[in-house]
Amino acid sequence: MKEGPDITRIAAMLGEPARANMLIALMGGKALTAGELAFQAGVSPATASGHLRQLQDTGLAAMRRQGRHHYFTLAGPEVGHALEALLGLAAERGHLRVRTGPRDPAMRAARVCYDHLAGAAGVRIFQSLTHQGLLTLDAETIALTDPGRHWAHAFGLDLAALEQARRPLCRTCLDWSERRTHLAGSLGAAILSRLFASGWASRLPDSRAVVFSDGGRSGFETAFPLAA
Amino acid sequence: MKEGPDITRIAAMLGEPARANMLIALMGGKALTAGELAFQAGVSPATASGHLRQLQDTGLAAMRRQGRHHYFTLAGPEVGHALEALLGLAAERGHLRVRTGPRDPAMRAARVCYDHLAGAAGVRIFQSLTHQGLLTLDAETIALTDPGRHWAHAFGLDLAALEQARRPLCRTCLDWSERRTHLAGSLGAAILSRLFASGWASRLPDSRAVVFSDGGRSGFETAFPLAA
DNA sequence: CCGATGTTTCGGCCCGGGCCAAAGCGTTGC
DNA sequence: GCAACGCTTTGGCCCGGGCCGAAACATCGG
Repeated sequence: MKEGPDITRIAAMLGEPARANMLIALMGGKALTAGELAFQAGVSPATASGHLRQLQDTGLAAMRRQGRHHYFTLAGPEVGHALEALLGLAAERGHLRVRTGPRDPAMRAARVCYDHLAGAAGVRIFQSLTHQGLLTLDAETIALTDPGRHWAHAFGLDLAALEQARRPLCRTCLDWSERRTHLAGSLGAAILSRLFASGWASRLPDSRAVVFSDGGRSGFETAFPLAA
Repeated sequence: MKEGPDITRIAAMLGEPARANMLIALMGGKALTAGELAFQAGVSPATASGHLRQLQDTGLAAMRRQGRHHYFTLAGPEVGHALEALLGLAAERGHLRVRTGPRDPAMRAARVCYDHLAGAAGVRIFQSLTHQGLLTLDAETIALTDPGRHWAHAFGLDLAALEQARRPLCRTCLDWSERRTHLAGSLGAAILSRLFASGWASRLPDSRAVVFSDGGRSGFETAFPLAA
């Protein structure tokens, strides 16, 4: 009756609107200061500070101090994954924060999921790479094939550098809006950086939503073709 | 900043120990009465009744009345999946309910995950079927191959009946103890029933743990060989 | 019908925890 | 230095919500 992990501490963190708002804001992947998070959550700096301490204590958020600013991020990709999972269940059960606003369609089309791309565009990347045989799915693992490695090089990614990191190159992540898999891991993160660096896409200010430039969209669609 | 699903209602449900205990008890897959759940959660029937109402209102639990008993189950497999996801994060962050008890090793070896098998044995089924080429993993889907269909028939499963249901035949589910994928979906559920029906395995009383009989274990190991 | 059993509703207690204002520390810049 | 700024700590208010006992419904067996 008493074995197993204890959900309640983590769930209680997410169950408080102020903290949930902070974490969701952090899913944008950018480090945010305590003050910014207080504003996002709609509480005073004092209250926010208390919440942020709790989030650190439970291992959900991490802090890095830089001068007089304290920057917070999610404590790791796993936290982002768990949040997406809960977002998925909540969406399915019809628990919505407000009726869909103007930014919502943009979020469904493309958004940042911690450090990689999610939404329709994120799913497209994953689909395209697997259908072209650049990515293989094994029972437990997902990896680049040899043609996939060539593709990555041609796309301007430095695989050697990515594989230095302890973090896995490829991971899957379940999308709450599309209900399908998209690509996470350091490769997913690198592709997103590339999209920003090349000017194909950029972030909507103060939002997780990502928009493509006109040229960027066509470039993206030829770079990631879907099966004929 | 206000788009997207609202996590907090669901998370708040899971954040209260009494409710979390009830839901975890229901992950055993068996329908339990309000009184049994009250006992499992360690609260009075009156308190339990209130919690159970909330769980229904948020779409996490479902009730079926049968005479003077009210039977509760999880509202669907997705709820079980979300719980496993949170259990995984909690385990990784070191949030444990108690230090590992005597039943814990049995739970890690084999346990019921809502309606299918999890733990080392559950992972073994998944591994074995994929390595034998009985199960294919595509980008988005997981399915039985033709040899796989023959195997299922030989194992005593009625695929036609399973495919009648609206529920998907195959699904993957992430295991919190093994950190690997195991097989869910109606096929996973059918395999578990078969293990029980054939006497190879049985449930430990009042627990999610599953134990194999002596003959059952060897039968299981030959039925689900691992790659040489 | 009537009592036994299982479940829900009601009323009231009480604690945990969120919230803020104000005060206390650090850091930066003049 | 001193003032401005960012964040955290402290203290106190207060509300939501968990908890139980008692009473009200339901259902079953006799």
